[in-house]
Amino acid sequence: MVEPIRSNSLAAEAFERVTAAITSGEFEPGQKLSEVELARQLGISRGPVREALNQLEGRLVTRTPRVGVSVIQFGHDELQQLFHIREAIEGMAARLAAESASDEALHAIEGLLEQHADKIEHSGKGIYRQGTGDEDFHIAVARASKSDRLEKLLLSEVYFHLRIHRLKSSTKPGRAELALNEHQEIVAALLSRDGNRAEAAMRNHVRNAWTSMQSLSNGPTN
Amino acid sequence: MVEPIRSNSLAAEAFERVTAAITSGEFEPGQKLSEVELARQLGISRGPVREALNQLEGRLVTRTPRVGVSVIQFGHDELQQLFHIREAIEGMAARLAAESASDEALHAIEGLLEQHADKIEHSGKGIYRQGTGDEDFHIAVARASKSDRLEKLLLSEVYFHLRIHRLKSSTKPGRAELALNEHQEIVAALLSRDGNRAEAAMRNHVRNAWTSMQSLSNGPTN
DNA sequence: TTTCAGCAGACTGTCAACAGTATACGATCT
DNA sequence: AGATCGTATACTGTTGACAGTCTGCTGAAA
Repeated sequence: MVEPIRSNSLAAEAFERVTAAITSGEFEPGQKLSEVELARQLGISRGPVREALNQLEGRLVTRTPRVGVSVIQFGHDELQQLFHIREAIEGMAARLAAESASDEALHAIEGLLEQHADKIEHSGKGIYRQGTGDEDFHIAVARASKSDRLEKLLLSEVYFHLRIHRLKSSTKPGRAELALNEHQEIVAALLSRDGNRAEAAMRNHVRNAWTSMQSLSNGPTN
Repeated sequence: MVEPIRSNSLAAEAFERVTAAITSGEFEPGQKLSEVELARQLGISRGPVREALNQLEGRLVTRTPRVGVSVIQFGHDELQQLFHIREAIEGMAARLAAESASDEALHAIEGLLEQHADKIEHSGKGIYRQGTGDEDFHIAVARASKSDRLEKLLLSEVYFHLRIHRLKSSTKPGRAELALNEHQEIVAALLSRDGNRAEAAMRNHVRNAWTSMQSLSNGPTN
């Protein structure tokens, strides 16, 4: 069995690079991005760069006609909107997963959870890098929903944005353990094949994540 | 007060034209679209056409590397996925609208509904062009949610696709009246400012629309 | 000192052309 | 006759260049 040769198009490559640069914080929110400058840095022409920026339009960058593109600015209000969408979509994903996922898929998610539990226990005070394990879990649930479109939507519209925010937000102490508990409740609901319960559990989890994040950023101001 | 001069970019114009051509049925599902041919027909260069097709990627067309783009094929399964997404998003939109829309916005929606009622009564057997009034209503609710992102998502990811399907699907007899009843229940829920009730009513409505559509397309086969 | 007109620079939107690849058709071999 | 190989054509991915527009600075006038 040989690997298929797929030479990524330059546009796709540029998309990856720019995404990485933004999510890693190399490009700060609000910063203006020049097409020619990016093309020069990537060593390619403006065409592919332009395509990549178009695909990021509305996701990680905003474009103003005849002015250019700049890295998206994320306010509190927009973040809340994002979490509302996340609650709706992931809730539905959990429902569908409970109703029609294969047993193997659900057990795989269960296994994922045990890994997380180990990780939390082993890392001293329960401070473990959230956003890696957590994201894996949620993506696995979305995939288990057997709805390609739902999964794609979640990835492209929600998690894409959240990455840019995860940089400047640390995790609230103790949140990891609570999240794990909520994850376990979700898995239990999935295994019981109860769509209503799964959706409720997932939505509760997303809402808690939001309030946790909110109380964290509002903390110093109170 | 003067109108702002906005000369649509050629790319945006091409986007509109191609969208119209596909939704009007001029381009059939599965048909391959040539960039040069489109550019020739529109009288512009390939660049803007290419941008337009990129924006339609995953929405109305599918692109295969080094082969080209073709109009999306819509199967039963994908349509169901779409309605699941619609149920989730519109349900959340209704909830948010009930919780935080202005009184004016809600009354405007109420007024919209009365127009629909008149339309149904006046058009003989209750056969009125669904998809126009219905779409207006749902968009109004989404707008009342005060979540730009939610509204944009609904427009770009759901209604965009549904347009292509509305062509070949007629409305089930009597569905218009039932839809109106459900709409009225939604409005009542909105006015009562009960988020749970509004979400439940909206989701019920979307589910009914789906089963109605489904029974219609499956009818001859049974 | 403040304001406005003019200019320079840079940038986006657009175009035409080039290179590499996939598809279709015809010729050749079995 | 059927299958395989080679060729021709058309198309996408990419490039570099051009025109129009916006931004920021300079300088002059009030």
